[in-house]
Amino acid sequence: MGENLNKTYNPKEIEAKLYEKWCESKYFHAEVDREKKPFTTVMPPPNITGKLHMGHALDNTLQDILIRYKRMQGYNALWVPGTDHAAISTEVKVTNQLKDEGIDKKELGREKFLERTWQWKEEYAGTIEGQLKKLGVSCDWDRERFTMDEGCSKAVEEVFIKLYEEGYIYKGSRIINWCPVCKTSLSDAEVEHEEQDGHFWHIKYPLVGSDDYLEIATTRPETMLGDTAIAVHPDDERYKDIVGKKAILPLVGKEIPIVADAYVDKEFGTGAVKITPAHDPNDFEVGKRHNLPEINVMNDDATINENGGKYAGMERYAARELMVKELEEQGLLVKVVPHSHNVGTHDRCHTTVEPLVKQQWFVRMEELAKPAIQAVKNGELKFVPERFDKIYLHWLENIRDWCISRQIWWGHRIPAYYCDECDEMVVSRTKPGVCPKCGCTHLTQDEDTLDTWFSSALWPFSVLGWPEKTEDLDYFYPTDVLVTGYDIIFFWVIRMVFSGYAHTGKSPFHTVFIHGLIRDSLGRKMSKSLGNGIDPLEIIDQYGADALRMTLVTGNAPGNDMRFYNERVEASRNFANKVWNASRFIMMNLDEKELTKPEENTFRPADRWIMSKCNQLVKDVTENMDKFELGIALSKLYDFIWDEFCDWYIELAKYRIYHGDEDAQSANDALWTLREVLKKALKLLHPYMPFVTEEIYSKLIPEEESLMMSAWPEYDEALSSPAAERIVEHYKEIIRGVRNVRAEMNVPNSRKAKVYIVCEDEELCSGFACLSDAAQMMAAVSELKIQHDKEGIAEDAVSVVVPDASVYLPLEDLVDFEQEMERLTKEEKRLTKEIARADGMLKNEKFMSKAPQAKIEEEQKKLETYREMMAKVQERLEGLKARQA
RNA sequence: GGGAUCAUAGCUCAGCUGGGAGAGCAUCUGCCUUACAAGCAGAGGGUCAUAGGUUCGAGCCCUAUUGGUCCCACCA
Repeated sequence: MGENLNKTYNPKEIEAKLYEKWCESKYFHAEVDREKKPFTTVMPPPNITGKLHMGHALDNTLQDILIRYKRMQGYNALWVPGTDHAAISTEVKVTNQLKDEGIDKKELGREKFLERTWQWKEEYAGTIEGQLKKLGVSCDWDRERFTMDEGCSKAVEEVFIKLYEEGYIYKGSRIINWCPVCKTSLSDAEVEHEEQDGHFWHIKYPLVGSDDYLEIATTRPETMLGDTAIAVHPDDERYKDIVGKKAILPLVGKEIPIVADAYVDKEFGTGAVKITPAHDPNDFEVGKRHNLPEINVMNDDATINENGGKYAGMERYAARELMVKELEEQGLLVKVVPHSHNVGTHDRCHTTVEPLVKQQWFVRMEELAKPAIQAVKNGELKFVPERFDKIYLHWLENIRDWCISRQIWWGHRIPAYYCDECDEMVVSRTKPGVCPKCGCTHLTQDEDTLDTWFSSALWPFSVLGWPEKTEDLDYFYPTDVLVTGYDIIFFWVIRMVFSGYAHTGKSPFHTVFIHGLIRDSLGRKMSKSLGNGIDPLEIIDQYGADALRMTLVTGNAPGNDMRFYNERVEASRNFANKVWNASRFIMMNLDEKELTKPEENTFRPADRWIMSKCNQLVKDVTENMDKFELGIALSKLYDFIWDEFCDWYIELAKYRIYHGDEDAQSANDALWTLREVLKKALKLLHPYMPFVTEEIYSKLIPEEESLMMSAWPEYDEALSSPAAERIVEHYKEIIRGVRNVRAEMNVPNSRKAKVYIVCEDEELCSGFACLSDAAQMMAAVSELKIQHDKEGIAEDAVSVVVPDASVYLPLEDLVDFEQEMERLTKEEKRLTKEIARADGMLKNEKFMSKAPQAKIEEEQKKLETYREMMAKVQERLEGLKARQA
């Protein structure tokens, strides 16, 4: 016991060592244990596209706090880590990497490309694992998973086939979002809408058999090439006569029908809309209703295809420019109006997506969404904070079919096979030997892969062994809490929930704990393009993992964004150092001493007070953590440790410790209490700051195996001591009062002063007596006299008025009367205000008749105290005035 | 267009079920007091966005307004 610690806390010396110890001891590992209750969470798998950013640090810190807390509470805590293959994102990264090497992806071929991507995965998954370890996360590395590993792939296959057989997955030709750069389809969730400045081109569509024309406005003139109709509202008087007639499509020269459809808004634009079923989601629907042909005019790279006649081969915007010019030349362009509108872009590459009709695979969502909606409505699934319920429900209630096929290579290949001869399709786990229709033996697998979220949707149960009926699944599933950012509720949370119900009959977790985004010091999102990202590893390197973790939790309410800047980390680092030094002080003084637990009757008020306060802290922190109020819990810990424990209790105990030779019992009791309270505080703090707490604990309590595996403290009513709290709180006021007087009168600490406390309350007096020695060190008091009356106190002694007592400092020669008058006048003003407030409340008949009795009594008590204090202040003031006169 | 959210000290933010306005940082004044100068003791600084309402009592609940942020949405 009592090994020396360095003067300042150096995280680098201990973090790696401790993490290694935890890993080696298998503390993070969980196995099925029917004797214990499980607590399970799965890590939102980071994408293997790169390094971890601050958002990951936050996400994983929160999870680690919860899992460490539950583990200490005796739960069989399992946290499953892993990474996500991140289909499109990774494919883009690898493609670019190849491009830099002068290698073309297509030329390389699918197989070689996949090999290369697996290499990439190995490298980045390793990097990510290393980063998470630096952060101190206590996840079960023995269970690390990857969305494309064998088990997850099996789950994907199983789900695909099951949903296909049940009719929830279908292949169809529908309008989808197409990224011309990535050359793949996208789901609605992957499209980001951004406001862009564009134009409205008003174009004349001549009517067949008439000199008249229809004026039509469009934001995308190039899609004219695929127009197959013009629509007007059925009730629009202006166009009643021309419905059923035909118009000539300019530049193309083709005749197209004029149809009536309620989709058209009479009030907007000219009330007549060009219909391009192959390139607009709404037009697609209109087209279906009126049996219009779908003419796709674009290639996969968004150049105009052969259907575009002479514009074929042109890039979409070049074609637009040329067409507008030609329209103008032909006198068909009425006007161009600036118009800002929402343009869909690919969330990964920010290319403007092109809606087009393609054969794709879809998941029919309406039925599947129902249990997921119910789950939140009936409380089976809760969001913290609750407001995210609405976002979740709104999305699910308006859900559209999910486009799951992607035209890329990196991902789970769709288990569908086509007969080379007759094109018959077979969905199967293994490649069929013969075509069931024509008997041909040549079948080719679908080229497409699945949306990356298809596999992550199964994550909570696929990582536990599903579709096998494993022990793990039976015991750990459903999981308990999912921690994630609000930005992926649509992508991920929703899909996990409906998948959980569809495949396991249960919600995959009962609580979703949502956090916000980490922003830079100016409140901007951290992004590569702005170059304002902060690397969590650099922060750890500079300040330590505990400081980073604390910064990410401090002063943040669930679901809210936070700004990150170094001053905040410094404050956290300082706190870690404070804990370190308080511990150092205690251990230096413990030295080799064998402490004995104090007898009930030897405890001093200070000991009881800090034990009582600490006991209350246990209760508060536990309650806050159960409600996911981690920021509040941590700030209570901070205040307790820094203010109550360090600034008061340690100071109160110092005299007793330094004078152990005079009263060994008292020194023992103080040290015992210090160690006891520190021990509890370390436990409570451990989930937040695992490294510094574990290191201290191992030195403080070397006989115990580990702090992280020790038991969470429990609230003990017997430790609660309102009497001791009252004594110490009063005593604190006295010390503050004396310090104030000394400071205001510029009395140096070297000049010690005698202090009298006049108090009639027996309990307080005997309490103060037990604390009197501390005053010497805390307020430069030479002697503290506690008495019932003013006997022996000089008339002109400086007085400080505190609740239930008066304090006198006989400093007659040092008093600056002006300053003393000023101080007392200030005090008089404050008391006048307080008295007016309390008196006003008590004179208010409505308050007296309606407020709770306890509140009334509280106010009465306060008023009484204030009045007593006021009387003393005024007496003192008059004394001074008399003396001056 | 719908929805969410925010507005509290110079800055960044807490304020949990309505009951005497808080923290960190910054500023100022003293202190190298034998755990810690990454520290100690203090001080200054706020019409809790605006206007109403509910209540004995509102930073907190309700309504409206202003300003900011975000999400969703097929007005071509």
